Amino acid sequence: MKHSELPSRAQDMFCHSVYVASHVINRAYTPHLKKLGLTYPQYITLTLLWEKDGQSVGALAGQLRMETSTLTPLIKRLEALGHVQRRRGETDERQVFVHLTGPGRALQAQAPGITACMVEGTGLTTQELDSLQALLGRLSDGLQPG
Amino acid sequence: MKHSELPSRAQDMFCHSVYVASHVINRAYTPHLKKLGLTYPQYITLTLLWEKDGQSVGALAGQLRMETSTLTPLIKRLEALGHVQRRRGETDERQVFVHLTGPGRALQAQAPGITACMVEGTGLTTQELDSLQALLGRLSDGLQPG
DNA sequence: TTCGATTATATCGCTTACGATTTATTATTG
DNA sequence: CAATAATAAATCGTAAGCGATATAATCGAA
Repeated sequence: MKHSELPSRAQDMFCHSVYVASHVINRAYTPHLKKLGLTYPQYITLTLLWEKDGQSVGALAGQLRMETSTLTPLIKRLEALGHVQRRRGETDERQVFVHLTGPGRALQAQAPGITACMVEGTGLTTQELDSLQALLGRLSDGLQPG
Repeated sequence: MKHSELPSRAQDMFCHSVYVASHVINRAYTPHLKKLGLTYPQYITLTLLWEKDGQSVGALAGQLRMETSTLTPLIKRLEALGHVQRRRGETDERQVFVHLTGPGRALQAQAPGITACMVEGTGLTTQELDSLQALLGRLSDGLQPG
């Protein structure tokens, strides 16, 4: 990789695009989530639990590539809202497993409508979103192996 | 767009990918930036100033799709570090223009090496990064027109 | 020109987000 | 079996990040 191939303008760096997109996505979600009383990171965390309930804090943090120090207080807020319940592991008491409550599970019904809204708002085709997804996945794996 | 075409798994949503990638990118940058005494958002802001010095707070916030309420304290920290100087506009005293100092300008010399490191770390080709960039740009424009 | 609307930034409260450290538990090694 | 290492969450301090609000300056219209 020669330096001459590097983007010269700041706007041409992929980091800039991801940074900007993350802000835009957060803002686009907010009006929908406000009706549910959720923040965007809280919603993302719930989607993982709808997919697979009873995951440990560490397992959730791993999928989000976040630190447990970030996730612990977020999950406590979800618990205070009545959407999840935290339980110490029985065989390994170091671990804490997060379980959906009835209301937490019920929120899942609202997700498809929100997803449809977001997908449509992007203006991209399903194929384009798929390739975006694939590229970002490889990028994340490349930058943070393991 | 039928619901049947919507991603059913949380991991398949583009939002999830962008969210994760933003964390991964932040962490990949951190060791390089720590040597410069900068955070990733501070670095991103500086890249815009290297590109075009003397921009207003609002202009910078617009490019980053952020609120001035986020940028103002960040810029004040950059000023405290001696990298920029804030000056009230002369014709319009509401505006605050951010100007690089000598040391702030000098940091630009470190950027190409960091960029090369990041680009290489992604494991993606230049063409792939270009198309990623293009897709994210269209996505952001679609979700937040204007 | 003067009063109301708009604009640009700043302030405030709250929620992420990280790294460093701490605490409690489990694994390992001697 | 005891001392040590490794692991999982949690805690702490600091820096983003947003929305709502405040402040100050500019613009517009009567």
